[in-house]
Amino acid sequence: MHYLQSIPLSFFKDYLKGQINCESAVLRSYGRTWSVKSRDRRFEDGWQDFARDHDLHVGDFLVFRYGGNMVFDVVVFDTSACQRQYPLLATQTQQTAKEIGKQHEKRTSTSVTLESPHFVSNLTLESMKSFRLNIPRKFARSNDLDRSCETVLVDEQGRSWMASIRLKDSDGQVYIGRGWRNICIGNSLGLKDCVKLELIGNGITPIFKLYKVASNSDAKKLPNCFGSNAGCSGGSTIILE
DNA sequence: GAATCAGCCCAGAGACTCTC
DNA sequence: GAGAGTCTCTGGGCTGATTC
Repeated sequence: MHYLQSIPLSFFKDYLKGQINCESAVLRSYGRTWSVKSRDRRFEDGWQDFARDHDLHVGDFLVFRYGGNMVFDVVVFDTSACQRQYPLLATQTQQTAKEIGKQHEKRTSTSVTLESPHFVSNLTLESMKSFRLNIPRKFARSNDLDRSCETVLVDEQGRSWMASIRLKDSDGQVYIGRGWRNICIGNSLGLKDCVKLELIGNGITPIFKLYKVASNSDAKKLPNCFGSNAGCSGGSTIILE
């Protein structure tokens, strides 16, 4: 494995302007911290420790959330786009054994018996014209998505897309706004195409897996709905604010 | 009747282009 | 390079149709 991790230029320009000369950064994960050296928009010395401790492999998907002062909260997803759990790391923190047990129980039940929440939506003329995708309100409420926030969508090719979830104060409608345009273009989505969005991560930044489940004539047979299902794929690196 | 959703419309911010 | 004008994108208010 090549023990370097580069920081996207756009993020570097937008968020780290005043800290170009900082040579150290802190990565936080599961209550533990790793000190890494940063040079030329890359994490270098120390990154290998982080990668080793998290057993990172090619195709793994990392979300970096910038907390200021060169501190990044990191969440790791595997090649199936499911969030990785690190019980051993957790035990090294101040988490109680009880909390860990609950976490393990949740992880086990999620991967084996429970299915990920999802909804299916037909792309209407309006959604194509204004490039937004409505999220069913019941789905939004039941998954704590009835709020304005940033989100990440991972498509079937494993590409990741930033988008924003907006809550209309006027009527409570929730939709995916900014960023949906690029997703439509990048995935060749068109009028009457049908997509399934599976919620695979529901933290401060929700993460969806995007499936194109039908197109054109087939789409009419599929009403907008939501429920649960399993299965996903993909992997890349994202850096968030 | 209330809740939900799709559609229409408008305003503001930022990006882009053109001219000087 | 700076400034002005135009265009594009995005967010949000409002309304009507549909569903529960």
